[in-house]
Amino acid sequence: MPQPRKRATIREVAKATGLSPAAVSYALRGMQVSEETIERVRRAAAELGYEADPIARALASGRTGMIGLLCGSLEDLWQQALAVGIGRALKDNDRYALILDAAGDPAREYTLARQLRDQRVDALIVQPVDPAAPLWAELCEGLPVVSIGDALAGARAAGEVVFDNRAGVTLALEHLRERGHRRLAVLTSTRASTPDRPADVHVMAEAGRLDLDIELVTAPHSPASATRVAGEMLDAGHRAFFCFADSIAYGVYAASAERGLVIPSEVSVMGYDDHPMSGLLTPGLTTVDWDIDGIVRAAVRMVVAAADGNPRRRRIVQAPQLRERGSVG
Amino acid sequence: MPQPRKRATIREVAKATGLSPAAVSYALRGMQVSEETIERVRRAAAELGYEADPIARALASGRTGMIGLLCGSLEDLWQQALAVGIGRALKDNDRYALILDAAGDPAREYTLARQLRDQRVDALIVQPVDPAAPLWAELCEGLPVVSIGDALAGARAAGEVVFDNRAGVTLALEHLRERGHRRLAVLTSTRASTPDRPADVHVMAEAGRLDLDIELVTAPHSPASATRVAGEMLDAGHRAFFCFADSIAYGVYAASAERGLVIPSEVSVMGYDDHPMSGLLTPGLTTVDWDIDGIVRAAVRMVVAAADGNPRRRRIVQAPQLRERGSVG
DNA sequence: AGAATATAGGTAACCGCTCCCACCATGCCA
DNA sequence: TGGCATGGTGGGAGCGGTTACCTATATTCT
Repeated sequence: MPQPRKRATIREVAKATGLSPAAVSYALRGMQVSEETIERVRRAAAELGYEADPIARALASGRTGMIGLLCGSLEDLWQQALAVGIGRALKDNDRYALILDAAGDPAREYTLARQLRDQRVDALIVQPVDPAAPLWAELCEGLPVVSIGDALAGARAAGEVVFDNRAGVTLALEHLRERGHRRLAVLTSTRASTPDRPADVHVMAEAGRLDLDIELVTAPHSPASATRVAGEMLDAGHRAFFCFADSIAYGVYAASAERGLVIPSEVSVMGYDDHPMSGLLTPGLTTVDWDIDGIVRAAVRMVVAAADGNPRRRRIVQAPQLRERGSVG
Repeated sequence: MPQPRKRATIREVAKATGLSPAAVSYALRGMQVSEETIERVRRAAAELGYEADPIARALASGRTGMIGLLCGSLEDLWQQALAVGIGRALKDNDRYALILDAAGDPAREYTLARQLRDQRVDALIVQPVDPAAPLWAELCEGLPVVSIGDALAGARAAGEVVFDNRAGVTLALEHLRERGHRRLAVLTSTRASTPDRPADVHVMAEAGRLDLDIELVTAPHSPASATRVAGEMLDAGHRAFFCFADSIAYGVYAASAERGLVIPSEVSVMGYDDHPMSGLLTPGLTTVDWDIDGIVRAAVRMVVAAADGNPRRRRIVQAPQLRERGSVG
């Protein structure tokens, strides 16, 4: 390892100013020292091109200023949009996010979450793959964790933005029922099929209440696979779809087009999550909207507060809203 | 800061095994010690729940095992797909990526790139906002950097996957010309409009060669803004579009739909980059495909090799391919 | 058998910064 | 004029590892 251009250390700045390393450290962070000293240190630091080493700082202080973002499955376009939004919002708070992708795998989620903690992130935003994992209780013990989507079971989270999935499912199914659809294909995402995730349960319950005849199928987020699954359902005679992610609904659009079936006159599609793209399709995708901007704002506010040491410990229940655009006939 | 459950340190493992910390350190990494000792250390570590602290390790060794991924503008769906793909591919290599988003801002790119270096990532993949920034030369000095998209000017990169934008532009414009379009609206992305990015230059040159009448406009990646810009161009009478990112082309779809204009009979749209979504639209978006999987594989292979200390220093020129799907009438 | 060479493990100096604590001038009050 | 807060400063011990260098023992060779 040939050290590039050896970087200046705090000791060199100390020597240059005739102060102790400690004094320099304080001065750079504006504590306990006179204005005059601060100015002197600043000048010397600039001169030497000194910049504090974040790794050394993290080791000594246990803090890094970074916020971790652990996504359940970045393949989902909605989660991508969420990640981008959170990144930008944190930027506006002069923080920055380390984004990691669990790829829908609980084992990887376990590894990455601990890795993030060991990296000394000040706080963590997580969209859990498995909200019931014992991992979360352990993690919350020493690190503020804000969850999005589902509440973390048995853990003292620093904040939660939970979706009222029961209400969301009701909204979607009632809408389909009103439009006269009784026989439905329900495409749940792999993410949604986590053990204990109650979405499927809600679907079953609502289906019973509304006297619906549903067929539940698991579909991956990736467009190609979703298209394949959707095609199979179309071929099996299904003409009304409730998809547990907009990315999956896009697959229904593609599969329908392949077969020359027209939405919404011949096929009805209902999405879930409202991705920015969904309004651009023709016809626009009717979906359940969770107000992604609101979620981003709430989560970021909570995580920043927690990282600063004054956690709110609030739970925000996000109410769903039907975004009718014309894909349900 | 109430330390949660104080973690075991290497010294405790040393005490438990009767060895020196150094021996334990070696043993855990399988160097210079007997099999028997390694086994003994493993056992003791497991017993104590010891796990090496990555921060301390990074400070002492200068290595972390992580790979940084700095995206130019994560708002672009194509770059999102790229990020996801790279994340997964790295996972398959037992590495993991720290994803950061420069949000199209050269200043932020500067900050984040240095931050990543200071975090001691073993190597960096970057999709530069400003490939001509002096930053890169400085960074490449001590860190293997693999660039995607454009070559880094004046820097010794550890690998490059460059797009033959000249060929891509030619392909797109010739296709439009063949189909009889002479008057074109060209929507370049904010990313593409970086000073010195040659894409615009190619467009001008080709337009001259093909005797095209073009109007060049900058459009942001976000669907809403792209839709607005596209609408303005439609209202100005434009009916043929070349968009420098598929995400922008989606905006043309939306704006056309709003105005009751049908693609491809009344409006022609040509994309650039081929996002997975583009095949799902109706009609499918005709675009220039760069083989995203191939790019991911190449970049990851190079960056992993470089991180392991045997850089390839190769430049791969990605050839474009016309993906005709029916959006050009 | 004795010298030469491996091999296993110990010693201690870092890596660069933070923070507890002791220190030393002041200025103020009695 | 001496005792005492007060607040800016410096000393130095960590934080939890890694690694160059060195020693003692085991192995090999002549």
